[in-house]
Amino acid sequence: MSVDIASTIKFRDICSLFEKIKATQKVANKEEVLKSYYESFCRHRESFRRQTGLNNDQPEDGASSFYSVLRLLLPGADTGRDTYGLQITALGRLYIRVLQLPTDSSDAIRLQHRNGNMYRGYGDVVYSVLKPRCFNPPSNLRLKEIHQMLDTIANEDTEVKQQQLIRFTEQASPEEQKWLIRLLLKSLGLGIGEQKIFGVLHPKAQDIYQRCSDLGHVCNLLADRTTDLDASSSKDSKAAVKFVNLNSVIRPFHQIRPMLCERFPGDIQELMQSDVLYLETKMDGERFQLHIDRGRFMYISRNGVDYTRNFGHSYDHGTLTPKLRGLLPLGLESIILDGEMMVWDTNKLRFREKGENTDVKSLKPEGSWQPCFVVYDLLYFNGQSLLDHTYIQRAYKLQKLIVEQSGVLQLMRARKIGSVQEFNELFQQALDSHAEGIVLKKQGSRYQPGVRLGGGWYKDKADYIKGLITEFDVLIIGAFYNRKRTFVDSFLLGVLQPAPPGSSNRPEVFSIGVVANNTKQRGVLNHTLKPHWHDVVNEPPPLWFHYKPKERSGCPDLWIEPQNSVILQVKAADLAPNGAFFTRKSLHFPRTEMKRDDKTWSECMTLKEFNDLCGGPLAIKKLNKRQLRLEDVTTKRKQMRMTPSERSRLGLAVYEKRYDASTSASTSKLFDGLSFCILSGSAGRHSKHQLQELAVKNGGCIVENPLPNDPKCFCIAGDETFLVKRLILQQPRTCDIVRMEWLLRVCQKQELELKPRDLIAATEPLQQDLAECFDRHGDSYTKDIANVEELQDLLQGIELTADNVAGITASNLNALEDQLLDGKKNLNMFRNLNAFFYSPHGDEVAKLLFLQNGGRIVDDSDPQLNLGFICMSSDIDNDHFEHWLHNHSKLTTDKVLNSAWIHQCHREGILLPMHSFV
DNA sequence: GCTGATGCGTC
DNA sequence: GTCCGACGACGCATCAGC
DNA sequence: GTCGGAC
Repeated sequence: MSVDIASTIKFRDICSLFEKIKATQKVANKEEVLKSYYESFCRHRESFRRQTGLNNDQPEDGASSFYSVLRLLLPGADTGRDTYGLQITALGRLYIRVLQLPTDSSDAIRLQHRNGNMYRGYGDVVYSVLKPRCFNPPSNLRLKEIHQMLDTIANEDTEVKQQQLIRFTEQASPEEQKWLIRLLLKSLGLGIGEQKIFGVLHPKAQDIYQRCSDLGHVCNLLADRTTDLDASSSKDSKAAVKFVNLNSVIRPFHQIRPMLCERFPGDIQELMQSDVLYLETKMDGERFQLHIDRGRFMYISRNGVDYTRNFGHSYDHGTLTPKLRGLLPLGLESIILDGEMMVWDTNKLRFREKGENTDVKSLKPEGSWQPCFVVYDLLYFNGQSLLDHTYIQRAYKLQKLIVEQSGVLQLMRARKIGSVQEFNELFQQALDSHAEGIVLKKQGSRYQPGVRLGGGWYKDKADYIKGLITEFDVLIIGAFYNRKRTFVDSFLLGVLQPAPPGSSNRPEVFSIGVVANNTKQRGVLNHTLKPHWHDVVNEPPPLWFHYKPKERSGCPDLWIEPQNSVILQVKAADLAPNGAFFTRKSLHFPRTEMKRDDKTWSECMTLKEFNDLCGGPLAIKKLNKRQLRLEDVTTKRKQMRMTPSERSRLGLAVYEKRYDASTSASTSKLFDGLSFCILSGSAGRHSKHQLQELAVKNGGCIVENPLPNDPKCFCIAGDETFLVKRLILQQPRTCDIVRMEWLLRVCQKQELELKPRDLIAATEPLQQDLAECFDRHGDSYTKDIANVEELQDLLQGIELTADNVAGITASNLNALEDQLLDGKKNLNMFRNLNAFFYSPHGDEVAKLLFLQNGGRIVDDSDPQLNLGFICMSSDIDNDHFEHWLHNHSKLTTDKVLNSAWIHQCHREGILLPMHSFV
């Protein structure tokens, strides 16, 4: 392959084509534009092949195919390259650098801030910035060079990416740059999609593509086929179309686009009449294809991404392949399996649900979770495509081939549906076992790659059936604490029986189920309800409060009057008998949708309405009716779902999986009931993890993030990390931040005591609590200071400000000092003396002793100046001294002492008379 | 070394 | 009804910046 | 995966 047709095509011509298609209004016309380009390409190809000495007998190998153009037309389908790692932000940064724009200029801001629907228009943004600055004419860059550049951008590191792009910006016109941006972002915005583009190339082009997911291969096949097409003349193109054997397109290691499910139309009866149906459970995992060919394995995700690196290309590598030994048929040459990759928990021997911090593609081999491939289809076996076999044939063959091993390789067992009744039962069972839903497959359906509609596969989730998951507007009537009783972690729900009109009876409430308190509005809920809770033990609920006090899961820790409560809109999969609640049936799999601020407590569901739903064997139907009546499109409702980051910010215990407290047993109950958020450790002293262990060992509970305003939760800060600083500055403050030293101290002393000094930042309630026990410097009103360290610690925290020094007189201080020093005045004997030392030839030692023992050295202008010192041993220039003395008129000669006095006083420990030193 | 930001892929 | 692009939640790897 | 607009 010495010459490539890509070297003969100019990028600017492709850009013109793009521009033309984009400018065309109607889709049909866009197709026409493309078609005419394709035809001219085919003519060009003919002459190219003639020039390079290729004839029609030589099959297309890619060097003269449409591939280099097609992969630009369908950047999203081009699997021949890794991702570019460049999106709007990175491109914006790059262009700002290239154009040397000031970072605060409006163009720079436009380049790096995406607003609204800018994604599609980002090419235009770049273009508009470029237009007045870049005057490059259309370049002569060929597709070959463009593809080489894109390869480099995809493969190399950031630095090289930038070099490549900078070189491109130097050569290309603004228009070319615009389209390159769109290629990098993989969104041309031509208004014409994959289907239509393939349609222009060949009637079977998309079918071929669906079976190999390889644009290059499609182009090669089409090139040879088009020749046939031309030879048999266009009037009988049908014959040529027939000639394409789609099954021969399939090869191992080339993804077959997965067949998809359409939404269950709703009428099971009608569907059953059209064919025999099989029911599978809808697995909540990730769709994968496993290709095996002569001992080599390949795992391809739903969208054609290769994850073989993770699962293993051979029995010696990866998280799954090594476990497949012995499970595959003897004499296996090649096979393609379709199924769902699940996360298997080897401890609990069950599948993990998706989204629980699990990603099946990045499991570690050493953990207790492993990938498990649940196979439900056989697409290819030993060189033969099985796509045209019926579902039941494929399923039968598959089950003959595969050896199952629980948690590694499992088969999807389909159930034949005999009757509508049976369908309902199976569906109900699926919901009861927490399955996401079910899949129905027609017995006679062939495998149609990439097809969703009309293929004979149907998915049905609980949410799809109107009313099966029904919204209930119910009251919160009680609350359950978490295990450590530090916060309310679930609510008891109830319905209302209104008092008969005109009667003096009060409405009564009836418990119907429990729902977790884990939504966005958790804080709001807690705050709203907190003042109204009654403790069930101290203050048992009145007679109108109907619940099951003897059932542990039905008896709340707190209860509330309905008029003080709020309505939650709760969804439940169904109603099931449950002895823990008052009504005959209770909410099954409930989850809170939102808090109904638009309804008052009395507008909640009534007992009668609820009982109506419970009654009758066909509860589903009734729920269905109810659903329609409940439809309320007019009210805007707040969503209560939380993003994971919000969940983690709130630090809900339910979602804390990162730290497994159960690994170390607690040896003390010091922190029983308290939870800790270790914000940081201290470099070189105590790691974050060590501190967590320490807290757990003493009975504490670790949370990764502090609950807002939880008085039983302390944040521990060692080093002032970014997080610590941010929390300190947080306003309003919702958590108490304590020094790491406190944790160490109380664990060592095994005594819970918290002093103001331990706090870095505290919430208002804690500050008030402490204010009752400690003065503002942290000294306890009731407890003596135990030792020197404590005192020093205390004093260090006292800041001398003008405020707290004001009003303290010198005599106050002196009196305090006398009291403290208890007569041993030698420690501070020179206090009250404000002296000036004569220089030069001063007595430096005396100066130090003087200072050390409380003396002050003052300026000669200081009004408190009351002593002067000279060093008698030194030679004194008398004139100079006289002059000095004269300048210090306050110092009469009897106030000027020989510095020897200082030495003497110091030696004897008392203030000696001054007169002999004058 | 830690953090948030960014990119990418899944449903 | 079909098509197709815009959209979102989630988990993870990697990058840039301190 | 879902939704909704354009045809």
